[in-house]
Amino acid sequence: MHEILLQLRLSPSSGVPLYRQLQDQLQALIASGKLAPGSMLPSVRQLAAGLEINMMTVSKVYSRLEADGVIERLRGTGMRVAERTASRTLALRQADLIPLAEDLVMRGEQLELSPDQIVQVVRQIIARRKASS
Amino acid sequence: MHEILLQLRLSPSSGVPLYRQLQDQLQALIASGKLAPGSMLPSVRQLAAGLEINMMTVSKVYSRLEADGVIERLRGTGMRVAERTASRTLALRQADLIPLAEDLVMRGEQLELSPDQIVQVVRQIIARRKASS
DNA sequence: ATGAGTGTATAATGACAGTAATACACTGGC
DNA sequence: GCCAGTGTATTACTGTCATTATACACTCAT
Repeated sequence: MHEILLQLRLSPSSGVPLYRQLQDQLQALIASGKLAPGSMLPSVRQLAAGLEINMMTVSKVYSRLEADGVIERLRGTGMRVAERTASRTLALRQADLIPLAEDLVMRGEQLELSPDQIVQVVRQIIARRKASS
Repeated sequence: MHEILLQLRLSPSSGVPLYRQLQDQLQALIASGKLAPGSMLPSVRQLAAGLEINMMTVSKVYSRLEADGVIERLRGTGMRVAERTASRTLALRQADLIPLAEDLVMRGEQLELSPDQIVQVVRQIIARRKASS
């Protein structure tokens, strides 16, 4: 029984796909260091049983995290949190944000908001999240 | 034959739903004044024929635009561009942006970007769009 | 070798979104 | 009244996404 299980909670009725909830939560645990680099993740069967979902859903999450370079596969043995590799450059990480930012700006312009008014909303969200963490 | 038809172009293979493409384009034409308040829109049949899509798809777009207060329905007669009503308050329009901003900020935090680095991406998009318009 | 542990490929199912075909209800000019 | 023009309710089809059940391939300790 992995202690990690206690920190995971899925809401099947939220409309957000299970695999995405799980992926986000695992990624957050890894980013925060609660899952340390080099440590093993629970097996797909353990995690699936604990969360009462299907193995394959867990497996897909692991595959996606591996594609992101967050975890590594050890064939026949399990999945391990990757050593923190040399972080991608700032520009590269910012590039990942562009599609979301485009949506935001486009919608803001439709609402006839000025650039500063759009940015203001973003800063407000950042502040709100910082306050609640 | 409405001249408006010439300004509309749909890309069925883009992955973006037809109704959303059409809605965005019509809203842009209205916001920019190319479709003036009080003027009539093409009928659903005209528009559907011109764009080679189904009537109902056009009708759904009209319904959504009406729900947004952008156009008005004249029963049995057609749809008309609404007079520019007293614009909603700033706070109300900004509230529409919150879900998109939350996505953006959450993703930015996962990428370990600072608040300023997130905002920088947004401003970059705004500048890019201004330059190309 | 074998057994119990890994992760995964494949295929079936269920839900939902987008689009379409058809039939209906309304308006206004003749 | 009728007819040709509006928009729309209903229904059905289709494709895609999320999830699952099952069977397979690998590793390691014994």
